[in-house]
Amino acid sequence: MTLIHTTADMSRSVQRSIPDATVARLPIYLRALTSLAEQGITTCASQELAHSAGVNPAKLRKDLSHLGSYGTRGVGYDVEYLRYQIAREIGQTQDWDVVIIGVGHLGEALSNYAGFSTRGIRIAALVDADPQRIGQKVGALTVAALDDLESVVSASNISIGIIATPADAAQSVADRLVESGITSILNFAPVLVSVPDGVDVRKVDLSIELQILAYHEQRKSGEPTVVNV
Amino acid sequence: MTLIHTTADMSRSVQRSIPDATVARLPIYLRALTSLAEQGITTCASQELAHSAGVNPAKLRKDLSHLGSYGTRGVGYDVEYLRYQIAREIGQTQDWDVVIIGVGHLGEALSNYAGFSTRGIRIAALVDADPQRIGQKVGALTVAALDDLESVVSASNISIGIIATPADAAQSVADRLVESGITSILNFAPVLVSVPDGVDVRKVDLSIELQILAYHEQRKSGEPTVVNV
DNA sequence: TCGATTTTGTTCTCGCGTTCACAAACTCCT
DNA sequence: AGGAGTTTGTGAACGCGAGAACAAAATCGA
Repeated sequence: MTLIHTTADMSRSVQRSIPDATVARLPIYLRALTSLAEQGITTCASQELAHSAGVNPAKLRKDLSHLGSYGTRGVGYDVEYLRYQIAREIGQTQDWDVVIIGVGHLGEALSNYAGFSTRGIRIAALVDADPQRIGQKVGALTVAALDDLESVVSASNISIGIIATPADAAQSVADRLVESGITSILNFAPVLVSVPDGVDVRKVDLSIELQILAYHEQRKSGEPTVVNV
Repeated sequence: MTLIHTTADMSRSVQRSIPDATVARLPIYLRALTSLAEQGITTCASQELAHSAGVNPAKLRKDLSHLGSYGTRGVGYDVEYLRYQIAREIGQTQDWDVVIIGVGHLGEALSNYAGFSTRGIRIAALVDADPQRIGQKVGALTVAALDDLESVVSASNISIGIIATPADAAQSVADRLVESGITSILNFAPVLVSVPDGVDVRKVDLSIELQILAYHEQRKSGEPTVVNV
C-alpha cells in the first residue's frame, strides 16, 4: 500500500491545510457517499460521485487528493472506506456539542432540526434571556438562563455556540461565548460580531440570501430588452 | 452540446453586470448605511463604512464603483443618497413576495422572522403537504395545501420560493415552483435540487455550516503537538 | 507477458476577486 | 488664487480556485 510515509519534511508548520473551498465541500461528498452506501453501492468512480454531489469530477478528485490517495486508478473509490476517511478528516467520528443562545422561533427550529444528529452535531444546551422562557422544555432540553451561560458551557463538553438572538444582543453574547472558551460560533443575527484571533465565526444571514435572489429577479424581469444581435 | 454565443456583443448586452461577490455584499452595505442614518450621520468616508461592514475600504470603493460614481473625492459618501442608490440597485425600492413551502419548525420560524419586512421581503403565502397543517394560522397567514401551490403562486405576485421541506420532497417542490413560473429559489433542504437554466437557486445548509466549524475546531484542539514520525 | 482500457492524481492555464498604490478631484485655509 | 490636506475611483499585481489535459497506475483479456 502506498501510504504516505512522510519524510521529515511534512512535520513543519501545518501538516496539511486543506483549502477552505474544499473543506466546505467535504460534508457534501460525505452526504453523497452515505446515500450511495444506503443503496448498497460499494464502489464508485469520481464521475458518479461528482455528479451526485453536483460538482465537476476534476474538482472532486482534486479535493480528495488533499486528504490523501484513497482511490484506486482504473477502479474508483471504495464507498465505505472513503466515507470513513472524509468523516475522520472533518471530525465526524465524534459528536460535537452545541449550545444555542436565543430560543425564539429560530432557536427552537434549530433545536428541533432532525438533520443535525446524523451529522455528528448534538444540541447540548439552550440558553435564553427571557425569564419566562427559562425553565421551559424544548424537546428533551430545558432552557437555561443567559446569566448561566458560562457555567452551562464549562459544565459540559460544548465547543460550538449558535447565536440566534436579536441583533443587538449578538455582540455581547459572542463576547461571553469567547470568555467561556468557545472558539467556534455560528451567527444568525444580522450583525457583524467581532471576535479575537483564533475564534472562527460563520454567518448565516437569511435576509441577505433573499436580497441576492431579489437582485437577480429584478434583472431578469427588468430588462430583457437590451439583449441583441 | 454547449452553445457558446459570440462574445463580441458583450460590450453592449450586459450594460452593468455587477460581480457576484459584490452583489452579495451590497445588502451588508445597505444595512450599515441604514444604521448610520439612524444615528443621524449624513456623510461618511469609505473608511468608516467599510469598517462597520467588516470589509477592506478598497474593496468597498471598488464594489461601489460598479454602481457608479456616487461619492465625492475629498469628502466621502452622502449616507442617504448612497443608501437609496444601493437600494434601487438591488431592488429594495419594492417589496418581494415570497412563498414558503413546508411549515415545519423551520418554515414557521422563517414566517415569523422579523428581519424580512424591513428588507423588502414579504412572506405572502405558506404551503404544506400535511392535511393537519392545512388551514391552520401562522401569524396572519393561513397554511395552504401543497396541491394548490400553482394557484397560490399565480394568484399573487410571488416571485421567490423558499423550500423548507424534508430532503425527499425538495426536488418535487422545486419542479413545481419552476412549473409555476418561479425563477428564484432558496433551498434549506439538505439536498441538491436541479433546475433549468435561468432559474437561480441558493442553498442554505445548516448542518454543513456546523460541520465546517467542527473541522476547524478539531484542527485547533487536535494537533498543537506536531507529528514526528 | 504484453497491450488495451479505465480511472485516478497532478500539472498547467485561465479567470475572478482581493488588495495595494496612486492619480484625479474636491474642500479648506491663507 | 493657490497650496495643503483628504478621499474617491481605478489601474496593476497577486493569490486562489476551477477546469482541461495528461501521465501514472491498476485491471482485464489474449
